[in-house]
Amino acid sequence: MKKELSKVYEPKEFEDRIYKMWLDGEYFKADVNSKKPPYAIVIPPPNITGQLHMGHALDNTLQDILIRYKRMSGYEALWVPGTDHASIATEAKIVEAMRKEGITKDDIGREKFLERAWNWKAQYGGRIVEQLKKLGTSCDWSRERFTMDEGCSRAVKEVFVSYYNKGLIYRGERIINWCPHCLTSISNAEVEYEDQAGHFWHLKYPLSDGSGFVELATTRPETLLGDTAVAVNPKDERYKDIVGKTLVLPLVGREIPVVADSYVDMEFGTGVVKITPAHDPNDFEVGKRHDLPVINVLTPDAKIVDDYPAYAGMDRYEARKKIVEDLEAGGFLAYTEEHEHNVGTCYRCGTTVEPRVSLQWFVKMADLAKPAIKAVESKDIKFVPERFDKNYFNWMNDIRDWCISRQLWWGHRIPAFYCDDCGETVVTKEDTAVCPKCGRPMRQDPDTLDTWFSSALWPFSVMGWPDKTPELEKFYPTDTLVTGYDIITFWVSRMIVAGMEYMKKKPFSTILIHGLVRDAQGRKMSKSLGNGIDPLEEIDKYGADALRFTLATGNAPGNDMRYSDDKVKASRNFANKLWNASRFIMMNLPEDFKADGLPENLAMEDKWVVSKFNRLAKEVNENLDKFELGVAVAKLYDFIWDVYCDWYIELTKPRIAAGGETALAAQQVLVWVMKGALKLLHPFMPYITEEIWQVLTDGESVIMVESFPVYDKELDYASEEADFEKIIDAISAVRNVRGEMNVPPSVKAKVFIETALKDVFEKGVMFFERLASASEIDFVSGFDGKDCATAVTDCARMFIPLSEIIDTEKELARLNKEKKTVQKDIDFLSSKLSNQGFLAKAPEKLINEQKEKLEKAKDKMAKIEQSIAALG
RNA sequence: GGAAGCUUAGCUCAGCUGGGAGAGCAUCUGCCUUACAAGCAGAGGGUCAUAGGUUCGAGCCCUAUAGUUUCCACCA
Repeated sequence: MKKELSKVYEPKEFEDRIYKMWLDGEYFKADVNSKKPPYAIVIPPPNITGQLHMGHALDNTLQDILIRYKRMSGYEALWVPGTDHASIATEAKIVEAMRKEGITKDDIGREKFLERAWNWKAQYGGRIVEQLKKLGTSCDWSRERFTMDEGCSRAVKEVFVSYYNKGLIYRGERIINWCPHCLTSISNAEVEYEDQAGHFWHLKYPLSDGSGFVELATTRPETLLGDTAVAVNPKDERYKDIVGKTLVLPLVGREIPVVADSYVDMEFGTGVVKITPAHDPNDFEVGKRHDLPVINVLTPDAKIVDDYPAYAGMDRYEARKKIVEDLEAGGFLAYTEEHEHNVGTCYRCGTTVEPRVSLQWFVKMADLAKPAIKAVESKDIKFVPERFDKNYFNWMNDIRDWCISRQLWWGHRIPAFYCDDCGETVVTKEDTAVCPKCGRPMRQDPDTLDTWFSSALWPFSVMGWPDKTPELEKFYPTDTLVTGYDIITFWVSRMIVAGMEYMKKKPFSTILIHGLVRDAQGRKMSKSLGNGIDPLEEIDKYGADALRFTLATGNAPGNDMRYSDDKVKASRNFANKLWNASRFIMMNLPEDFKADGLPENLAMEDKWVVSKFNRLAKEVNENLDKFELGVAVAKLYDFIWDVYCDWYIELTKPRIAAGGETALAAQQVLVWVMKGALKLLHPFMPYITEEIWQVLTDGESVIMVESFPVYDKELDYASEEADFEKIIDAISAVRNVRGEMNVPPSVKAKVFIETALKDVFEKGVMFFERLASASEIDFVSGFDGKDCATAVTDCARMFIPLSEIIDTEKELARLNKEKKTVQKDIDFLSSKLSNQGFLAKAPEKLINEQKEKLEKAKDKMAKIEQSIAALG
């Protein structure tokens, strides 16, 4: 049966079919009982907002390249797909959709809201799965997990309760960012800072003893109502005397102390700061250190509270205006100046956020961080590239307690219960609790946990923890985590902490860090810019292989990459090249062709390509082991395009045309190298390699479970390789000369070859005819080169008699130009080789290499001079 | 303010432990040579940000400067 691929490379025609074949064949499933060494990856659970990011596609592609490589290299590869997790963005999307219907969370209540959330997941979470599948990722779908599912919820409760019992979780006051419009707290990461023009009001606070005023500046005069102190730097000589004295708070009349705190910057402003613990995070810290009262002056929607009748019910900006007026009237305003300052705004509605004191749950991080720091210090866990450990250490060594409660509904609800009657608190894994003191039903904390709390448990919660499962036994710790540097602190550090605490083992050995995907102009892809690119659309346009190849190409670990259509097109062109090369091979195979390895008698050019392939296999393995995916992919590209397609396939054409034994040998080598190249390429371009493989092997095997090629020293043919390079050099030299003279390939000409290596060149005669447009080859010596163009290499001179085109002067000029470049080489090499320091200190191998190069350059020079002499 | 990265051809980026500067795209020239015009064969194009230093030798190591990006902390 004749093997055949369709004439045009059209990925859509086979990608879905191939993926289904893999799924049906259960090739993605990992066998827990297998004796093979384990290689496991768990993947980050992207959120369910329905927005697909190129960043996810990059994560997933790199992970899949690694897992396919390991699977082919004899590992039992497990890849657990996690599809969605809860997040503030998700809840925001749902709330936004509800707003369009004119309803709020409170209208429908928690239960109905969660119902909507699950529907949302069903609707949009599917797109994530679709993306993973379209990309060709080889996840074990039978183990698909969702952070909000039952197993993960169980793990979350287990951890929360046990942290609590160990005293690692506590409830305490803290300043959070509060959006007065959305009426919810938002995390630091969700606050967008922008520079706003504002004012600096310089105020005068009178000393209680009537001995004068203290001048200070503020951008927010309305918070004056909540001032409970004024602070100066303890080293500040100017204010040494007033520390410990009290002031009378203008408009309010409250007596407040002057405290000394190193937080105050002596250089800034007057060096005096008013302290409002309830409305500023720093002031809150100062307040804690000095035991100051916390006085809240704003309602949740940012209006002044009733305690201040003059301003009660006023919006914060309205109150600011009034208070400034009153201060001026009272003589407390020294002067006002323009001031630009950084203001935090809600990323959703743009409202200026308001710091607000509230009760939150915290994890004490200091002790938990220690083993996690040690794991990275001792290189038990390695960052690739290594420099990202600094990023990690910076965060971990200066770690603060982690606020884990979020005022959201869509998430893991905090398993803490309060008794409204007696104030008792119970933390339990059960879904309800009865007050142990008064026996009444308790009220569960309305808040949910930070997304990263459950994500931190991912490496073991997906494997069934807290149960002792066979998966955990075999696949924990996992091997490689692939992620962007932007979430090292959020996610990576917390997974390490949780892994060390609960498993007493690192969660993974290597963290492969990649950069951000930017748009063609170098901008971060974002919703607001509208420059985000949907990977599914790109796959639709160019195919998953092209997208994957692009994401792996020219991409050094940890560096950002720009995404552009042109790059994907280049990848698609490469796939097309491979497709057509395969078509060429197949259409030339005899009906009864049996592919069983290499033929016994390899020709020089066969050994050349086999030897080159062998070295490629070695290098690709090395590069992948070192996570240099971009380097590996570039080598594959070069080999397949330049070596295999542009040279080797062309070399086989005359042999195939000749027929017989040499044709058969060529076909066998063609197929052997192609199969090897497909295997090496498979992790990067899974679909096209599988499709070609299926046709090439009549569907007898599946490439994704074939073994990955490795170096074989039997296939190292160094001397034949070098010999054949000489022929390639010579052919290139002839083509170069013809190209410079614009001789079309259709104009054939005789080529006279003068060389000391006639036996080598004789084997290449038919290649000269085919690839150098030679009509005939003649070996000569002492040729004068009259009316010929001359091509020179270090071991041969080629004369091309093109008398009607040859202009002796031009030919001389061309040769002289070449002479100049060779002379430069000779000068460079001989000066190097006459440098005593170089000879004394450089490695011997290098010196010999340079000597060899010099010899070759001199040989070439002699030949050029000979030709010039003959012409002149 | 603290930390880290980046600066290499017109553009986008590689360049592994220091050993004569690379790719893709773009440009120019010649080709529809029956696998491929999404292609083939050639060509041009770089003071490797700047200034010092170490070394026989620096794109790579050290110091400083400039521009740029990101992360963290944020000034009342």
